[in-house]
Amino acid sequence: MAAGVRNPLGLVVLAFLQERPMHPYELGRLLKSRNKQKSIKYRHASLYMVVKQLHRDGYIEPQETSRAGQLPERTVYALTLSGREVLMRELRELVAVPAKEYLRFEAALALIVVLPPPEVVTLLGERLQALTERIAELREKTRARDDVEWIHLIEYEYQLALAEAEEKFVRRFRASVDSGDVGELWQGLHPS
Amino acid sequence: MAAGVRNPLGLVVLAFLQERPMHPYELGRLLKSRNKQKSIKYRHASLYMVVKQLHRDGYIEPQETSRAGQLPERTVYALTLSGREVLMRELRELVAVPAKEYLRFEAALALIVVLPPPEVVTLLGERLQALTERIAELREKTRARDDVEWIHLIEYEYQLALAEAEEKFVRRFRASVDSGDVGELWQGLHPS
DNA sequence: TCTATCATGTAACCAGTTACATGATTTT
DNA sequence: AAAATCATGTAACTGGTTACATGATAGA
Repeated sequence: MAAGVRNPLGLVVLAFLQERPMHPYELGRLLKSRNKQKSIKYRHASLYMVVKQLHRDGYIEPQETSRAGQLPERTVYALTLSGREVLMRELRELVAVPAKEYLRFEAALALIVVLPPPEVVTLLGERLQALTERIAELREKTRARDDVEWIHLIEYEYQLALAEAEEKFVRRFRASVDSGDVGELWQGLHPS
Repeated sequence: MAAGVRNPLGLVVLAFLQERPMHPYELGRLLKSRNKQKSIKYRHASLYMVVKQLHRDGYIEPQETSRAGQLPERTVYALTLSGREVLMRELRELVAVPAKEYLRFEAALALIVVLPPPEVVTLLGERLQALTERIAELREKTRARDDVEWIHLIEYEYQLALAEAEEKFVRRFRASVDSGDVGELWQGLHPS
């Protein structure tokens, strides 16, 4: 019914169910074991959420409900045909069409004149340091390895590219502010 | 009470109220006229939402309620002391500490093996084109002008830096996939 | 004057999060 | 056997969105 799966977590569920039918908890374990929670926000309860939604919308179907011992029932879900279709469709769109993302740092930049220029220099310094560390980690993670094919590290390569760009941007921006020539307007807001 | 303003829209409200007391609708108009909605998601109704929250948490206070003609009452809000504090605090943190953002393209990359390699090449091509256009626009917007000080375009400079980085990444990635050597795993998922 | 659009706000809905619940297994 | 942790799920809360409402002004 609902035209599309807006939530990335829903897409993982569909993608995993393509491999084989599973129950929600198994999906969660798999997601963590494959480190997807680094790229896709994952909260245990949200998983049950999306599973219910996907079921409601006909993208997945309960297959059997088994119980082992006295544990609560586990419902095993399987992908439906329309589920498979929607997975492909959404994924194609995500890849082909850049989405507008609202980044928090961008919001902060839009309000930056609220802070006095000298303080901004300091704060940007702190950010720079954090970014540098982050970049080092990502370089480590994406270093070619034998046990993982490169395609499975591609998300990290992307993060790395963005982090490096941000680092350069911040460096430049800080230098500009530090040089003192920040324009009358900003200066005027902070009489010293 | 609540420790912090999580929503960027809340921060704009605080920032604007620093200039002078205003009623919600005026805040909205100002936000649009300053083009902040390009960096901060803005929905008319969400504004009333956050205004209510900020009031509940003691960051802003109704000052007077005026009515002009038969229009509904407009409540004018003013920033409180703790509002000013929280604004500065949150902004400092946003600048100094990089937040983890969950980007949709990143999610897509994490699931990319679901799509067959040749199709991925095509889709990345489409994305490239969109990115190129976006970059051109941003270059235009951030070109030095006389009527706007550079600090007010800094958000766009940031977007531009990220867009350029993404463009380069996509170009490289597409070339890799196109070269055909995508690894056994991915290949194996798509018997042709 | 009829229609469209602006100005201003409320209410109903829904997705996602935090918190709670409970039996099973492992550790001390 | 008490305590801690794992496995599995539900329920309550809350923030944000879509949709609705209504008077005012302007254009045709």
